[in-house]
Formats: sequence, C-alpha cells, structure tokens
Amino acid sequence: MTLRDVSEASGVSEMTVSRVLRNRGDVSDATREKVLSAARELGYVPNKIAGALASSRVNLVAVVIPSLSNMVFPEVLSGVTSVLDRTDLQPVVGVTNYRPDREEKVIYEMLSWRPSGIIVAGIEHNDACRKMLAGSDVPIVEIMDIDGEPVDSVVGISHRRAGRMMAQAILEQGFERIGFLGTQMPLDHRARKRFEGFTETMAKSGLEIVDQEFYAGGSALKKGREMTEAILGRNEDLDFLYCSNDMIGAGGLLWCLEQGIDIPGKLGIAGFNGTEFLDGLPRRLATMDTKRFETGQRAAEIVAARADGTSTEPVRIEIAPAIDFGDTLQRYKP
Amino acid sequence: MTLRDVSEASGVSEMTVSRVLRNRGDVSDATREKVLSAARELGYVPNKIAGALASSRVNLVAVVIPSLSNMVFPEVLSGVTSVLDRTDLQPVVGVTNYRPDREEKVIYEMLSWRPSGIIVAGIEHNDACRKMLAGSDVPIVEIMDIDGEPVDSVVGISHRRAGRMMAQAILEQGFERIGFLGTQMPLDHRARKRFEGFTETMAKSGLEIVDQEFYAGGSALKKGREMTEAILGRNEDLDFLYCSNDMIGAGGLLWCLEQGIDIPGKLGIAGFNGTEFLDGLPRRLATMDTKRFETGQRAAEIVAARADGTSTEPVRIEIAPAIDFGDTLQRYKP
DNA sequence: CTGAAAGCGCTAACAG
DNA sequence: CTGTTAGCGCTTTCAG
Repeated sequence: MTLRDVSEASGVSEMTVSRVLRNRGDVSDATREKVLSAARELGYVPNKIAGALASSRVNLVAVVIPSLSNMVFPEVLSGVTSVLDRTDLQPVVGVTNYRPDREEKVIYEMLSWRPSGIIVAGIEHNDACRKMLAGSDVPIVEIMDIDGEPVDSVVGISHRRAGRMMAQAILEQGFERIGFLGTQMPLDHRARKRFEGFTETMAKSGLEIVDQEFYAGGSALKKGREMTEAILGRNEDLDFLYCSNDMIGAGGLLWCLEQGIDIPGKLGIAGFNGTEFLDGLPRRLATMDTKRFETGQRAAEIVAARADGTSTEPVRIEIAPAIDFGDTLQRYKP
Repeated sequence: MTLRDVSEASGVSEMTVSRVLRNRGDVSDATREKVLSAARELGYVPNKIAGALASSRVNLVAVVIPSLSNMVFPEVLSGVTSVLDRTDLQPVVGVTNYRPDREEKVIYEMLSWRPSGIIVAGIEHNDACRKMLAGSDVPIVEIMDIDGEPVDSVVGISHRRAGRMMAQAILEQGFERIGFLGTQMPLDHRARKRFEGFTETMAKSGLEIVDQEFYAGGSALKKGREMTEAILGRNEDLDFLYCSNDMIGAGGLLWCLEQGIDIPGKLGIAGFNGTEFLDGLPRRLATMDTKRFETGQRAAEIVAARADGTSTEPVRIEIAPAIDFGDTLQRYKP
C-alpha cells in the first residue's frame, strides 16, 4: 500500500496526492476530495520512513532517561509530552538503567534515526556519548542537572545548590546530629552532587554527617523503615534524617510515628523531589520540589523552537527548586 | 556524513562498508579493520532511515499506553524493555491519556513507521483503530485485558474474572456491607469490567454495593483518605471498602488506622494491582497482583518471535492474577 | 493549481 | 571475499 496506489485509485499524480496528504501547497477542492476518499477507501497509512528519507525531516524527539521505576522520570516525560502534543513532534523514550554503556548504545541508536532533538537526563556522560552528541547536528537538551559543562542546551536544577539549601534550612532549625539515608548508586551523579553540597554546607558549620545507610532494590518505602530503624538503633542521639528521596523519607516517617517518636521535636526528617504522593501521609514530609514536569516542558520547548527554526542558540535554564517545610523540618514554630 | 564518506575514507566499496557495519556476510579482517577505523575516525553514525527504507526492516516496537502517571504502565514497559534488551529491537512509547481520539492518532503515527510490532494496552478500541491495526501487516499484541475479541495476539488478565474473584474472597470472609471507591474514568474499560464482575458475583449472593465514591486528579493517596471519610460518614455500617487501585486503598487504610478503626475486624479493605509500594505501609493492604512486568515480557516475546520469524500465529496468553490477602481482608484467622 | 524527473542513504540481489 | 546495479516510497525542485 503506497502513495502510488492512492494515485492510481484516484487518478491524480503521486505528487499531488502527497500534497493533499501533507496539507502542503494549493490543491483544488475537487482533487483534494478525490484523493482523500481514495486514501480512506484503501486505508492508506503513509510511510514515514520514506518521507523522512526524502525530506530529511524526522518528527521524533528522543528522550533518554535512566529509569522508569522512579516516578520522577515519567513525570519529566509527561512535561515533554504536554508540550510536544501541541506540535507534530513525537517523543521516543530510551532507558539506560544508569549504565554508561547502555547510555552509549541508546544515544547511538537514537542518533541513527536523526531525530529533531535529543533530551537526555543528566549532564555527565562518558567521552563517547559526549562526542556523539556534540558531533551530531541534532539539538541536544541535557536536563535535571546544570552542575557541569553542557554539550548544547540545558534545563534543570543545581543539585549542589539544592544540597546546600537543604543543609542550611536544617541547620537553621537547630538540628545538629544528622544522619543520611540514600540509595546505593555510584552512578547517580545528581544524588552525589546533592550529597556533596549538603556536606559542604555542614562542614562550614563544623559539622559532619553522623552516620549513613544505603539501599538498593525493593520497596523504597519499606527500605526507608528498615534503614531508619537501623540508623536510629546505632545512634540514639540523631536529631535529623536527610533522605535522598521522598519514598525513603516517607518510610522513615511512618516508622517513627509508629514508634511514638516526636517528629520534628525529637527528630526531623526531610526527603527530596516533592512527589505528589506525600500528599496523603499522616504527616507532611519536608521535601524539595524539583519541578520535573516544568523541566520536561522547558526542554521540549527548546527542541520545538529549534525544529521550527524559531531559535538556534544554545539555551541554559536554571530551575529553582523550592523547599517545602511540611511538618517535619520546622522545629520551632513562631 | 554518509556511508559513502566512510567508503571513500577507507578505500572500500560502500557495500562492503555496509557489511562490516552490520556484521553481515564474510569480510576479511584486514578490510574490516580499515572500515571500522575509518568509521570511528569520522564519528560515523549510520542512518537508520535509509537502512529501514532499503531493507523494509525497522527495529522499533511501538508500545501504546494510556498514561505514565499510573505506575502500572511504566511497569509493563519495564517488562517489555527487559525482553527487547536481549534483541536488537527498541521500544517506542506512545501515550493516549485514555482518549480514543489520541489513541487513533498515536496508532496511526506508530504504524506510519512500519514498526516490528505494536503492543497496545487494552482490547477496546474504536473502529478506526481496530481497522488500522487489523489492516496493517504489523504484529499486534493487545495487553492487560482479555475480555473481548483481540485483533491479533493478546496477553493479560480477565478483569471480569478478577472482579468476581475479589468479590468471592470478600464474601467468603463474611463481609456484606460493601462500599466501592474508584476513579472517575468512563473510558477505563478495565476498571469497568472489574466492577461488573464484582457486582455480578455480589448479585448472586443477593447483595449490592451499598455506596460508592469516585475521584479524578490529585494525589490518589489523599483522595483515598477523603473518599473513605466521606463514604464512612454516610454509611456507618459499612464493613468493607473495595478500591479500584492500591493507592486509594492505602489512603483509606491510613485514615482508618488513624481513626482507630479495627481493621479488618470492623472494616476490611482491598486494593488492586499489587503495587510494590504497599510493602512498607503500617499494615499490608489486601490486593490483587496483576503481574504487569510479566505481561510486558510475554508481549515483547511474542513480538520478538514474530520479528525473527520463529512464530507467525496469533497467541493468546491469560495471566492469572493472584489475590494477596494481606492484613485487611482475612477476617477470621484460623 | 498540477505533474515529471531526480534523488534522499542505504541494502537486496547478483555477479565476479 | 568484494563490487555493481537497482531500487525502497516518498519529497524536492523545477516546469508547465
């Protein structure tokens, strides 16, 4: 089933059929109708492969993310989709599982389709990736991290600054014996940078993380409970738990409430991300909203602007994360 | 940057370059080396558009789902990915937001790329979609619902049966005054079928749903709380809450525990899906595991088998959902 | 407003 | 083991 079939069925040249089907150029209403009805009749679906090759235009936008199990990435994707839906661009998702070798393969694969843009999570890539991205003439938008040298455009928060902000907020509330609960992910650069920013600010006050726990796999909520129990078992005098994501924090919070621990009187807790699901817990967990949806939107807008020729320059957008004190961080209420 | 450039740089014919780059046919080690180093030097990334057009083979597998905000769909996608990762196939995601017009557009778009397969959530589609799918010679796998007439292959659970099973389990525990908490989604056919199966089995015992609540938008956990409060406010004598997903059930459970309501002595609760996050709540919510990951795997296997010519027949796989009684459904422990 | 000719960059099919 | 010849199905470009 090709254009030629429609052409023959309608008695109109292939070229004109093509024009009708793409709404390009002027075509008389009579021919248009002939063509459309023939196409409908035959159930013709154009072949984009051929179209893309001929026009060297591809309406795909690659979105490369580390994971789908962590809701933050689907959320970014929703932001991307919400913008692309207004254009004729289509997102295509690639998942790397936080592995540089997978990232390399996924990016290579994506580039080989010559998409209208690539939106990729993170600003840290191995040399091969960086070289491929830079060498392609596809618009690149790195997202969710701006601490580093972008290849092209970049949209996101500074995780170092986020870590510093949270540390500062915690210290200002008078907390001093702080424990850290995180994920075991040597390749999660954003978590690392956050941690670095956090400890840096603590160090300025002459403080250090008292103890820490890491987990991998399983229900983050459950792990949050377990790690909280473990770290508090080892350190009775902890007065704050800083968690690298909301689920861990929520698990910790639930466990503490069950134990009857005074939150935040005796122990403060904070998570990270500002997940919607925090809404509905017995107590509002303190967190930092990282605006994933908005990040996805901004990134998609940059790609869309490049695709329609509106813009051509690299763009840098720093998203400001917002601390949400919730009920677990503000120790001394006025 | 084309094959021709690599050919000229290496002094090897385009055809042989193509062979080397695809690992096809026999090529001497010497030429292979020449080609590979030239390609590397130039940073050549093959153009799959051209390749696909010439070979009429596309390594993309379309996955069409209603939403990304509901974790069950990313979970299916993970299953798909886990299988495709072992092949040279690549998933491409399309999101419909539960809207038939969007589904139509997404499927049309996907088909126009002539993918190696289409995995689409649900078995209910409008005529246009059904016709497109049936008319394409792309392998189709409908997933997550088998109550109906599939276009081609199908993998999933019977939601009618799931609803009946849950009703039966609840009735066997002696619960009789049952309320329903659901989502406001006239187009969520799976939820509807489940509800139908549920009420059907109740009717056989001469029972009806006592009252119901529906919500749309916002945190499902929070809405679960609010709806629980509302429905119990109206019906003091309810002895069971059947929820159309785990998040609602979890919200209800948290609220009841805070109120000191005896669960499941006075009130039983059940959710649906078997979400990982239930692991970590104060009490294990009863639920029904729908095996999303496995569903994704089976679907991907069907597509992969079609792609490599191993199989050619339509397949029907019924996944058996498993009731998890948790701590909120088993009223009379032995 | 409509059509004819010439590719887009690659690979199938055949020769050697 | 290597090369040549034709396209794949569409769109660009240029003429009417």
